[in-house]
Amino acid sequence: MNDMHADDSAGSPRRIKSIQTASAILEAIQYLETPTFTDLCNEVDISKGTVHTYLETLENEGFITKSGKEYRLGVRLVTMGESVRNQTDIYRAGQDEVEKLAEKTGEWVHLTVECQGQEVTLYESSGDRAIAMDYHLRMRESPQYLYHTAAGKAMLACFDRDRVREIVDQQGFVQRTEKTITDLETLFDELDRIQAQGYAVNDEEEVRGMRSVGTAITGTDATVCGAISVTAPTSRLSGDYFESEIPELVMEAANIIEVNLETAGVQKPR
Amino acid sequence: MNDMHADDSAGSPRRIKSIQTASAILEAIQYLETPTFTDLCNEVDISKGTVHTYLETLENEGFITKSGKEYRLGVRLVTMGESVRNQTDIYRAGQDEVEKLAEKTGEWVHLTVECQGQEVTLYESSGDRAIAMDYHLRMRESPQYLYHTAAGKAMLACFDRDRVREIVDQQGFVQRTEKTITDLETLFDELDRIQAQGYAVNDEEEVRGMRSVGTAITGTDATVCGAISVTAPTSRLSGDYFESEIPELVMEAANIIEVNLETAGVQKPR
DNA sequence: ATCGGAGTTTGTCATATACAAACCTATATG
DNA sequence: CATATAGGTTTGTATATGACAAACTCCGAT
Repeated sequence: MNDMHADDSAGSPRRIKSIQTASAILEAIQYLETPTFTDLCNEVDISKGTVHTYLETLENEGFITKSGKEYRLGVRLVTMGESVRNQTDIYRAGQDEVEKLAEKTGEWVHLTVECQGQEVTLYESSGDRAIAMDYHLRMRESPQYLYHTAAGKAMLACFDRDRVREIVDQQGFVQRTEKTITDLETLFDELDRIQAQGYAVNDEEEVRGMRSVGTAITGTDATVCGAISVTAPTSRLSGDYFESEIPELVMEAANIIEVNLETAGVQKPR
Repeated sequence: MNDMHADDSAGSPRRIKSIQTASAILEAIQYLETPTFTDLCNEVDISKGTVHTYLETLENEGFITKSGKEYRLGVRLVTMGESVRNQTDIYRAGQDEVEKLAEKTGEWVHLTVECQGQEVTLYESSGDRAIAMDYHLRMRESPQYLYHTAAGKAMLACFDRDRVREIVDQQGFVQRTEKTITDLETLFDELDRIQAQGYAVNDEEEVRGMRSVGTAITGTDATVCGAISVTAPTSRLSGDYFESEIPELVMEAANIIEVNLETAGVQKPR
């Protein structure tokens, strides 16, 4: 047996290598947007012939489409994604509240969940004052670091600190603005504060000029199901409105979602 | 070499078997909603051990999640699906028009594309009179047969008849109501009529009590990019409104989307 | 006409995969 | 309380499968 089992997993868990490869290719396509065959070969470091076979298979299965020379993710994923959303209790329990909150505040509202140590947006809604930003596209299109956002930090605050350490160790700190949290010490302090006050704020830590207020949505057994947040420009989100009114609204919404989850949700969250 | 190359593909195109298997498992999970390990084993006819390894891998890659004993599709798919949508020109070009049409008519409006001979919903919007129906969930969550819907038939009408025959041969006719088209003859007649009048109707062919009006959205070179449709109960969708007003509105919307596609769309549709 | 880059096909060997069977681990059953 | 049984996981192993390299085709540029 080969001794270069560089697999992170000590010992047993067998994996299907081809799926990992396929996953990497899909990720590359998503990342490169509309790559050509050669783009992909450069990105993934697998022999041309093999990449070809993978693309052929993935296209045949509907995971990708080729238009002309360009590959892109296939619409089968839209269907699957939609299906996931509708099966996710927190989406069903929270959609209405997100819309209401967006209407009340007039700003962007996000409903997110944690997945593999990152934050995934399940649903978003914008009020009439919400500004159009590519930012929101990015939010929806790719997972974010939990410590970058209000909702993310709110979820982290509910986690066991060891788990937080683990997540951060694995991902490292990526600095997005000069206010981004970039060390464990500061993060832990922040999480303590969040835990104490019941909600988290994000003060230009991810995007300059933008603030958010978020709070976790928890299940009966105190497990984190997700989080909800309001995002707006600093000009509009400041003073008492930022420090008390909005947090109040956000926590109220989270609370209602929690109740919805408990009453309707026969099965476990997520 | 083994001579039982039962592969439908004559001769060459090599495929990665593991991806096909993984795809089948994902499909089974989507279909069964929240299957347990054994449910899946029964569904897919692969040895227990192997299924285990696949699930392990798929979970590790974020394609599925295990909550308790239940497997379900993972939120990574939400992100990917969203990414696909936003890269799809017709979605960007058509979203606004769909919303406007929903507002004008007060009913359900769908923006769909063809994928592997089936119809996939890219976006939908409901007006204030639109009835809540599980039907719409199904529309969004899984591909539909093209000959079942107004939008689908509108797209079929633009295809080469050989292609239509091919699609139908492969999928067969599934009867949903007593009005569903169930033979090629009738379908071809219908497609001719659609081609002549510029739009398609669906008169309780998919769901009893529901009618729709749809039309194709085509690119510069007459290629089909997708379709748009309005759906409402027969009670509201009848007479002149059904036969002329709504078709007019639908075709107008399609037209605007086509213009958007041409002006904004630097790259090819889909 | 010729070249070169991009993409596809094929032969081949190492190895990843799928099976079977053994092995755990909870939950039901006598 | 012991035992059975179903649900789930791990392991050894033969063989089908994937990955590479190199040959090949196609198309646009020079």
